[in-house]
Amino acid sequence: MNDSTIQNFKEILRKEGLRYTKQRQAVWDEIQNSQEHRDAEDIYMSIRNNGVNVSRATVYRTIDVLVKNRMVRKMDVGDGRNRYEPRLDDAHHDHMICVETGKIIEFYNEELEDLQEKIAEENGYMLVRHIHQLFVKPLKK
Amino acid sequence: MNDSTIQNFKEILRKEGLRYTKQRQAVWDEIQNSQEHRDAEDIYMSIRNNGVNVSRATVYRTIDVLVKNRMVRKMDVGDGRNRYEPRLDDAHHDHMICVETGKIIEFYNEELEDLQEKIAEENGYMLVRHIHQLFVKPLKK
DNA sequence: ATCCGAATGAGACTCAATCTCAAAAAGGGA
DNA sequence: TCCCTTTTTGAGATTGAGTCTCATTCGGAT
Repeated sequence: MNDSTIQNFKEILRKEGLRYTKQRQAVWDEIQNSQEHRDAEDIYMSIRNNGVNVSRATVYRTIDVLVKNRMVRKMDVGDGRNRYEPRLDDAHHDHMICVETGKIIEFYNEELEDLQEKIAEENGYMLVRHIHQLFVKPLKK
Repeated sequence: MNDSTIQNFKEILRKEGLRYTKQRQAVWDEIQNSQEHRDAEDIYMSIRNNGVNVSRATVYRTIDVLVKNRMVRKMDVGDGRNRYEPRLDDAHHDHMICVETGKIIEFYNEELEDLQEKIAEENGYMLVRHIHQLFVKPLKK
């Protein structure tokens, strides 16, 4: 919503050889303005409810651009619908999903990150990215 | 294919209140006889090519039983098709997927396993299961 | 061998995501 | 500003993995 973010977004579109449109801006605004882990349908409906006309096709196409440019993180929680969250700072984190409540908790652990790189290297590979989800349930007291 | 495995499979069906059929045996044989990470369509086609008549519905239904009884591991590699592998020993492992060749490498690291439990506990949860995939590319020499 | 409830299979259906292509909009040039 | 070319959009069709339906077949206890 603020100027510098809009400029940054326009910059990315330019770099990709894409035009700036109100639909694309609306998708980025919608994801950016909520810190939650939302699915595409939810993002699509919210934009429409805000009075901006947009299609599912455009939502998906724009998300792809945002993901490619690391402005949005795409996460597969294993239920068939991908979730998206803004990547405002570039701080990486993984997710813990409560199997009882569906709550998603973010976590980051340096040791875990290092270990993964080490494992990849030990096998003659370089780590590109990873998927890591912990399915958990509350500790009984 | 050997007697003790067949008996074990029959045992599980009995426990679940399910009947022993050649289709169910064929699904288990097919998964058991290859150590690869295969998708449902592949398993379905192989069974048919071996001359056993089976439907996709039965393949999926049988896989669910096998997964529930920890005879088969279901893995989501993020491309929309689940992969299945036999769980002959009960040794857990995670996967590394080469983004250049598509090769799937199995790995197991005790420290990594412990760390995950610790992270869950620090957040007031107990680890139920996890999804962990490393996407990697070969180290350049 | 009979019988009854469970299992099967062909194909319909679901649902997220992708594709199509005619119509609308962006944006550079004059 | 008005063109003009190219890109983007959107409604709806399509895809594809997985699930569901229900008439028919089969397992297995008696």
